[in-house]
Amino acid sequence: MTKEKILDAAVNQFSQHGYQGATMQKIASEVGIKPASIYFFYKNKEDVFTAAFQRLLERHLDHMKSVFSHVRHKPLVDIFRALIEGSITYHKENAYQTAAYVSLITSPPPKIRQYLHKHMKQFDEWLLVALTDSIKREIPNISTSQTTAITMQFVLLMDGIFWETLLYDADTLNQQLDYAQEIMHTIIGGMKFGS
Amino acid sequence: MTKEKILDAAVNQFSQHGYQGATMQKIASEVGIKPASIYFFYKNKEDVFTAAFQRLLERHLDHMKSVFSHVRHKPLVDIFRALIEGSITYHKENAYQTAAYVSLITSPPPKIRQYLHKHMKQFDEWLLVALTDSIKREIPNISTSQTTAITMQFVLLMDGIFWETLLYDADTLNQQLDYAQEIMHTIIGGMKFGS
Amino acid sequence: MTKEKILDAAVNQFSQHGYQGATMQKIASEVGIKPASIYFFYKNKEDVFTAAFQRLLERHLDHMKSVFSHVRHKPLVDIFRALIEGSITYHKENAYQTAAYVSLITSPPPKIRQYLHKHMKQFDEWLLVALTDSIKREIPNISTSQTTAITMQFVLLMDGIFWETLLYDADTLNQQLDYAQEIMHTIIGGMKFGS
Amino acid sequence: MTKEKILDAAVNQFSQHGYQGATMQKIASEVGIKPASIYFFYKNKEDVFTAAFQRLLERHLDHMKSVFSHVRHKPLVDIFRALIEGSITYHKENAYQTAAYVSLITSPPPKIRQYLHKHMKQFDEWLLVALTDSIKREIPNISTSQTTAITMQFVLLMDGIFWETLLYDADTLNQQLDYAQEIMHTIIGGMKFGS
DNA sequence: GATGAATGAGCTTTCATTCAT
DNA sequence: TATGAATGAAAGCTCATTCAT
Repeated sequence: MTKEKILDAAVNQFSQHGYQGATMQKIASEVGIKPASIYFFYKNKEDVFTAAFQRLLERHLDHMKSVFSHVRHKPLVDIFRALIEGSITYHKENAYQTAAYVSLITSPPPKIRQYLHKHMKQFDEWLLVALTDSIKREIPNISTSQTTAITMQFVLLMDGIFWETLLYDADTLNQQLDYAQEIMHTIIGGMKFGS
Repeated sequence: MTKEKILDAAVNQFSQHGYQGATMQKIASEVGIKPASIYFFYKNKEDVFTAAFQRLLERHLDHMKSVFSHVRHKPLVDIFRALIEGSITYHKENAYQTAAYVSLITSPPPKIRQYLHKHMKQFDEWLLVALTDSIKREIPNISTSQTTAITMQFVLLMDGIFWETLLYDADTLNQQLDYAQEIMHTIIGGMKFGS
Repeated sequence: MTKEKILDAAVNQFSQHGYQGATMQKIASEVGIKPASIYFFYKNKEDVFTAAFQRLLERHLDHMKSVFSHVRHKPLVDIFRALIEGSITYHKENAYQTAAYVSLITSPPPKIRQYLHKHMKQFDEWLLVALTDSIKREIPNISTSQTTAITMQFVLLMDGIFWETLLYDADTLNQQLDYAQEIMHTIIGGMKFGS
Repeated sequence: MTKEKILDAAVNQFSQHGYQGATMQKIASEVGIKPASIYFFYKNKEDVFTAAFQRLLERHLDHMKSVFSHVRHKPLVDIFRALIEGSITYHKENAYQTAAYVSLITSPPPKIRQYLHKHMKQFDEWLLVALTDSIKREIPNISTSQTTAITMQFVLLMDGIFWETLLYDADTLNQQLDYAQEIMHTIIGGMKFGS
């Protein structure tokens, strides 16, 4: 559908050239239409990007939820690995979306900023709830603060890995992934057998 | 000096609006000159940004080297904390430069990409050499691969913290910093006493 | 049609101010549109002029072919006179085009140079073929080299007259035309009865 | 001397890019100075070119006078050949000046136009006087109108050759030169032995 | 003599947008 | 749905020129 294709192209262009660099012309030509036609579907440029980013963030959240639902019954360490790998895979497979996402974080187009922060809070909250369940299942006597600690340390590692997705080649990245896995192992081990 | 002020303004503008959004007009007016005058000092827009980014990356590296030189004789854990905190401080104090740096990573202006990767490798190498010394002093019998492991796990945490600098408020960030500190503690402890 | 009018204006402007002096602004305002509109029809300035000059050269060639076709059955001397006069008339009636043509010869815009030389060769070849027929009809036993000689001497005179079109007033020019006619007369006479 | 070098550079630049395309910047850098320095010697751009063209035309006239003075006592045919060849040589050796000269004819910068026409008249008059002497010496009984005829036919051929200097390669041009020589031969022969 | 620094004017070009079709 | 044609605004850049040094 043309309306959707426009959003795809918008994300592509934004990820490669930023908001100002993503021109209606290039978006249109990527879709195979003329710039004037975009205005049949969207009021103006900002409108296109607002729609594009909402879809972008929703898709990422959906993907992570789906990954989680497939591994929720496995041991904690597997869940962590699955989530990190799921995230990496997603970002690798949707490199443009990810680049767009990062650009979005650092210099979001005016009206989109608010929507963005709302989304981030939403994601962290979902992750906390989701992981709390799994953690408590595996370490029954754990305190709430410790659950939060594990979750946030995991988030810290995920953020590290995420950022490195942008910096390193595949080999280095895999190495870092192993290190992350190792760290999570140590953390959980520490929690299980005494403070 | 006008020539330097132009670079400051360029970084400011780039960080807020990206490469395409950072116009010569805005840069000039931030410096208090006319756009045409910029061309007396730099050949074109790309030239301005290449110069600006080189300075940006060099300054960051210098800062980290300086931080390290002040703590090199302290215990490892203190070194790690100092480096992470030094990095955060730097990024907080130079918020514009950092935002610019991130934009740079995700959608670098054409000719700057190469310079960027060269710099990143340089930074990692410096860190490895610098830390190896400190690690071996504290854990004399450590193997090279273990030294690398510690360094890279540290890098992973620094990257996580760095990314979160952009996402979280001060409180959450301090919390994450403590978590990172804790993790490094555990890692070093593990290396010292056992496998 | 706007697209054609742009070419007319381009030639006008070029002839009066050269390539650099012929601004998109002036061209547009001659057509009665805004500069930006030109870019709907042509990719850039060079494109406009390439198109303009191709049309210019084709029209001149067409005109000369048409002149020739009207006199091909007349005696040689009449053909020569018709061609020279046709050329002069054309240049007088299309003074701007001609001025443009001359500027083109001496300092052609970069990419147009090649097209120009191709055209000139084409013109000389057509003339040789066209005249060979007429010459052989009138001087049956003439050799090929002599045919070429006559043609090229005629070309020499045409070039002289052409250049003088730019230098002299009408009276002087008519006088020169007569001299040219006289010379051709002598040449043909020489070929017919002798060597 | 810098002041002279500026004129050289001005002619070079003008010949290659026209008046508008010949920038003070390029002229300066050809001389090895900065644009601002030109203004020490000349009031403005127009002033530079007025001076440059006056020198250009004077030099050409001087050169032709010098060529003539070396052959004035030889047979007419030799004089003609010397003049044409002298002209060609001059134009070949001073290709830039010649290109500039042609540009000048077709689209002269505003204030220079008048000076130009004055010069051309001067040249024709000199040639007529100079040749009249030589012609009368060789064909004593010749009438004034015939002298003029020969001169002007010669001018016609010179103009043709001149224009072809710009169009053809060396080989073709030499061929044309021979043809011109042949024609002059015929003309003089005709004059000598009866109308 | 020469230049560093600056600028107003104007250039080519791009871009978001409009509107009749 | 889609586009051809057009445009105001603004972009990057060049240029002739000035002036203090």
